[in-house]
Amino acid sequence: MGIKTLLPSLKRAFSPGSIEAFANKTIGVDISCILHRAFSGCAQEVARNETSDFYITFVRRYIDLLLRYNCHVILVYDGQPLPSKRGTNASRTSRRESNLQKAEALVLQGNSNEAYKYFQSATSITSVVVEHTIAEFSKIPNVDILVAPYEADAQLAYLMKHNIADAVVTDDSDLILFGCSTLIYKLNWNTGSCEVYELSKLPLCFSGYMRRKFSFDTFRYLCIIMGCDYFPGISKVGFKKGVEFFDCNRGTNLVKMLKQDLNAKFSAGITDEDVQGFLTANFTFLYQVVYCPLSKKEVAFTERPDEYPLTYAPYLKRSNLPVWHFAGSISPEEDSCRKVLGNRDTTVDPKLDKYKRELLPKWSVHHPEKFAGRAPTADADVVFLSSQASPAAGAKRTHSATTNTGEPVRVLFTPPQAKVPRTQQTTAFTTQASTIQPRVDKTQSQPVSLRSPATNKKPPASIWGRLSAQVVKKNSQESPQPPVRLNTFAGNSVSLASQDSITEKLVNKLLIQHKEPIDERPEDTENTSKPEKPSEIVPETQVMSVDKIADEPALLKSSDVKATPDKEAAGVDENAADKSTTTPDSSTATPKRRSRHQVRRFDSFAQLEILHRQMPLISPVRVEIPRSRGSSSQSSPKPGTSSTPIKRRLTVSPLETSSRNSPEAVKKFFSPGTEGFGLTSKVYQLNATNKLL
DNA sequence: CTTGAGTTGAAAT
DNA sequence: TCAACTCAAG
Ligand SMILES: [Mn+2]
Repeated sequence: MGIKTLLPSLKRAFSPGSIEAFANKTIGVDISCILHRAFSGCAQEVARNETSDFYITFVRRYIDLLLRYNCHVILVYDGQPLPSKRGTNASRTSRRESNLQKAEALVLQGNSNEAYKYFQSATSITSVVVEHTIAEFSKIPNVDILVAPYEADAQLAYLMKHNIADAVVTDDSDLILFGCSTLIYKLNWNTGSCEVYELSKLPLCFSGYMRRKFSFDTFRYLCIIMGCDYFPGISKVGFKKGVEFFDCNRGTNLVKMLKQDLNAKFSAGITDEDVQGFLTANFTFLYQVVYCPLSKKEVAFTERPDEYPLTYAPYLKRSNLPVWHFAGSISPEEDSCRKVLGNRDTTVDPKLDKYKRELLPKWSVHHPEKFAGRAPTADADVVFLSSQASPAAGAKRTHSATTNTGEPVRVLFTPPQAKVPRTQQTTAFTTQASTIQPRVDKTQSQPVSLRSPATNKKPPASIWGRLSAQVVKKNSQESPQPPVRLNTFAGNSVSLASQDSITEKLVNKLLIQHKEPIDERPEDTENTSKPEKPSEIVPETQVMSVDKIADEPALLKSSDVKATPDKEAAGVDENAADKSTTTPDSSTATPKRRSRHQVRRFDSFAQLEILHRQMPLISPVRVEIPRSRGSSSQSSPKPGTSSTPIKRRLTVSPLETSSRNSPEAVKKFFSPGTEGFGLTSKVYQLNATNKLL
């Protein structure tokens, strides 16, 4: 299943690319994706459990493409189904059988066109296909076969996590969820073009808290709630609602999060079964059994705790089953290293095996010397740090975090002035291969250093200081829950108003600039090419709204949040139809004093486009604050101690359509694969004491 | 607007 | 098998 509708929401983590960029790399291949595509051309044979040359040549094209660029290819196959999926498996098989019968019946009637449709839905990756393809492809130099103990998804992610593979060719969104850092989607065997996903870009797909303090754990929860292979999902909660939820809820207790918070927000009737399903899914993503080519044995994707966490045990514990049973069990070493090569039957004498490790060439990942002396080090793991994690002078120098694959990590800032760069988003760091220690020793933490994934080099000390992290021992106490803070327009609700029919469907793009606490100092960017600051690009930009949260230093206390009635609110007509008005309302032109959060108005598409290019998270729009319903818009909630619940709405609308702003231009600008995405509305409501509801 | 359900296509002639 | 697409309901 993958995660339905996830990919469209993650467009910003993708960029168009080419396989050239992966020349000389090791590429894992999710071969089931390619096979399923191939089956379109040989459905009848496959459905009848026969072999065909078609899928061989089809897959060969992809292999040859990679080999042409001198890649080392690892073809990864699915193994046993996970215990939790055995039920669905049976029903699928029966469905396929009935489709096959229908197909055969239609063949007898001479209706081969109709028959083919049923053959198509009767295909599956049969053992015939597996054996046939392995036999063929294992002969190719620089092509490895690796049959996963369970799912290929987890196996491929494991290869990436330990830097055995540099990227993975797939079309399945699950790989993202397993924490892969580089993925190649939609690979074209002819041209080599593809869509490249990068984990480090994932925070760009979010706004507000989810972006500034991106956590891969939270991302995983979000996906599970949307529904994944192991959990059907919470009804009526998809990406947007999920994001909205996690923007406001950041607890560490998943049970409480589901049963209390999620129920409160969406009144989704969360049952105990749901909790169990969610937890099962989460830990299946973390602890699934995979084969480790470094240690030549089966291991858990991420090391499993010996017992269920106390809070989750009531939901997961089964007296008759071993701990973590749902994520697969580890086979004996003798068997697993035979199966992984493609040998199907481990009950026979090993001498009869078709594939033997000793006979494989030196380049193979299975060759005994290939990884001699190398331990599983999670050296491609990523930890996301926001600038807030940097210690202020004299403050704590460590920061606890979890990597994308669930490894607990402690980040040390070794001179106290070491800093995570101040950006609008979380920065991804990778743990470095040379210094990280395998997690065998759980009592003694070992330091590791971090490098910037963008450059793949250690950042210059002048900017970054020296960062280091250490693996933390298990069961370290959880950090206390941070206070709830508002991340966007305090007390205001934000929504979009569509104006013209062309852009209407395209408008659900992020339209709101969200400014970080402002320093007037030059940006701490890479200081290479110095982009103009937005205010210089668009000097006539006006600050439209804003709460005077103003000059509060680092932390924004919710009690400081006040909805300030804006003069602009009065000046702008609530009627969204005044789209022709792109000139600033002169009555409102007085710039306000600087405040923490700004909503900007842009007067032409061109301006916004420039701005958008330079600060890719900002999209062209006009922001307006409608008059309050009562004619007395000036007398909105009183500043200071507002005792009534506050709810304000900003209207964000696309710009006028003319010349540069032609419908075509707008459409192109937002068209899939380029810039479009976004959260369109967010509602934050405050109660009398200025706390989030 | 957001979700969910249902459908189609995938290869290649 | 999976995801893109389309359509309709809340
Ligand atoms: Mn999958």
